[in-house]
Amino acid sequence: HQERNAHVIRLAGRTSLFDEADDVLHLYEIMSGSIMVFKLLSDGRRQILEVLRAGDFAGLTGGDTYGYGALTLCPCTLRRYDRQAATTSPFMQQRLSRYLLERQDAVYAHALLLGRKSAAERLAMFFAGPAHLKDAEFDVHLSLREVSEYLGLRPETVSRQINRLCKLGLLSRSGWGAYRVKDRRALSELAAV
Amino acid sequence: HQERNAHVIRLAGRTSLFDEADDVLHLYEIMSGSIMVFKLLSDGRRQILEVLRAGDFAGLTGGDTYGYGALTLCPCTLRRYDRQAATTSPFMQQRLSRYLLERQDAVYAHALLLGRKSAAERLAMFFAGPAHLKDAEFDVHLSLREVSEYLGLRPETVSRQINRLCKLGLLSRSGWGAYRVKDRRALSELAAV
DNA sequence: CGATCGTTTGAGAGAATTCAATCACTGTGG
DNA sequence: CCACAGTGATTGAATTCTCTCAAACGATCG
Repeated sequence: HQERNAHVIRLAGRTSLFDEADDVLHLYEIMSGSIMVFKLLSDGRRQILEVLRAGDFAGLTGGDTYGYGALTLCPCTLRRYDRQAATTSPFMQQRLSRYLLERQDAVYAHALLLGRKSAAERLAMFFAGPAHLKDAEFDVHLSLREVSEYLGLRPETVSRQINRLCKLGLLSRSGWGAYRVKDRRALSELAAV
Repeated sequence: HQERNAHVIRLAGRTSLFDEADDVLHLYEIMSGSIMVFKLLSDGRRQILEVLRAGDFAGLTGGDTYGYGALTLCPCTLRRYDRQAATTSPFMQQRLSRYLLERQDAVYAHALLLGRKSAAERLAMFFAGPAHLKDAEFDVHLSLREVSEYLGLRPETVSRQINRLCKLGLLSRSGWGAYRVKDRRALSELAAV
């Protein structure tokens, strides 16, 4: 409400905001919905780096191209800033600075997961994790394949591990990309702090 | 030269700057030397998140505790700022903001490596990588174990892979933690862009 | 209804780990 | 100066976890 160069836009689910090679024109602030950020290898492998939600920013980078892609996971309301204006305004700089600091923790935690945790621990962490703070039921809007790309595993492995957690009574499914956490405490223990 | 709350300090190699649980008191700017930043699991597993060099900052975080540890890899000259002062000064805020944006690219690239690359690709990337820009000879100041903790592998695997690269004539050793890149182009190809 | 895409399940292969033993290096004390 | 731990690196063998391959199953959509 204080930036004149901000346009509010609405996007459907599964809409690309930008690709890795795109020139950096805009900065997006998520008002509602969720967005995933990812990197691709030339042979098709994809790593999902973060899942962003209301309050997060997408499109931040130091370079001239984004260096990563971004895709909406569900219908989103975004505030779109002009890159130039957003990064020069002192007010925005302060916000972005604070935001980047908070994000760093999450990114580091994820690097720890990718580098040091077993498949079982990764899934437990994913479902116990802080990303989905609302307890019990929550909707990740991610296909099983995408969960696997987020956790650095193969879809088959994720399928088996989710099945295992369900059989253990720690988790149940409630629709596409939606799950119900039945025992967060047990999941946290499996996650290996 | 413009911050009165900055003290220049010198540290020997292998000196801890802070631990994960420490309260955030200071912010460090590296003038010379290199520092590694890492996270620990309760069972002893360690993931090295970044290796920082001259011009980088250590100790940035959004929380009240650092959330990660930091250790010098060789004798270092640092500028130590008071946390409060550093993060409220507009000048520093601008610097930190820019710095965090640049760092993000590196962190994302590393997450891609940890999530999607094979051991051979990780090693090739490590030695071809942008972190060690000086061509040919360079000193990482990392033990083999630490390299493995950086790349999300076991030391035995790293040992075997380095051996393989040496036999292929792409790399040779030149002292503790020091290597000579003999064919960066070939390494880059192996790294799987 | 058939086609397509994603998930599930099984069996097998493979890459990296684990375990174990050896080797090399460093610093210490006799 | 040499013997001797103590640490980290290397090498080999065996294991295991995850991946790969393949088929079946289930949804969704023309």
